[in-house]
Amino acid sequence: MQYWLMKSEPDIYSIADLERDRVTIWDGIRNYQARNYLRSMRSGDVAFFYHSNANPPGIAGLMKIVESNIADPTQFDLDSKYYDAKSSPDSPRWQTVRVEFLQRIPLISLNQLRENFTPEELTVVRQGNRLSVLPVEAEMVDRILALSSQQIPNQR
DNA sequence: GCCAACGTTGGC
DNA sequence: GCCAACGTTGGC
Repeated sequence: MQYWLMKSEPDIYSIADLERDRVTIWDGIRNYQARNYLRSMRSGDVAFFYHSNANPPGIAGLMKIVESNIADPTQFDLDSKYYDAKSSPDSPRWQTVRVEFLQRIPLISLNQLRENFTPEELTVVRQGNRLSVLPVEAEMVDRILALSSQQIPNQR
């Protein structure tokens, strides 16, 4: 069981959208390092939903990985901006996961995260970090949630 | 809208 | 394999 942080621009897809949809495929990741993290995710892992390019940016909710190793369908979609001519259904280049809404969190801003964590503890507070999928060490999870007095809900 | 950071592309 | 040019991310 691992923990992750996954970024999305709320103008494009927000925690409210995930709450409405309940489940979604996390598509459109076209960075190899991020993809490698997606590949290593397993069903049952928990991820922080991070609002990037937002005012203010920060953690806005929690979600659960419910299916892993999914070939990102947009890589084969000619009409998608994520279409990849170099990928083929025989050997898909981009894998992703299906995520399920867990809960919203009163926003934990990037500033709050910076005040409470060193860049070594939490890579998202590292300057210039553009990676949109990041692992979070288990020891940090409670400390993050404590910033907004939240707990991970009991799993059924 | 700006721009620093940094990943990717492609010529050599 | 190097690296300049270019494109993207994302905070501000």
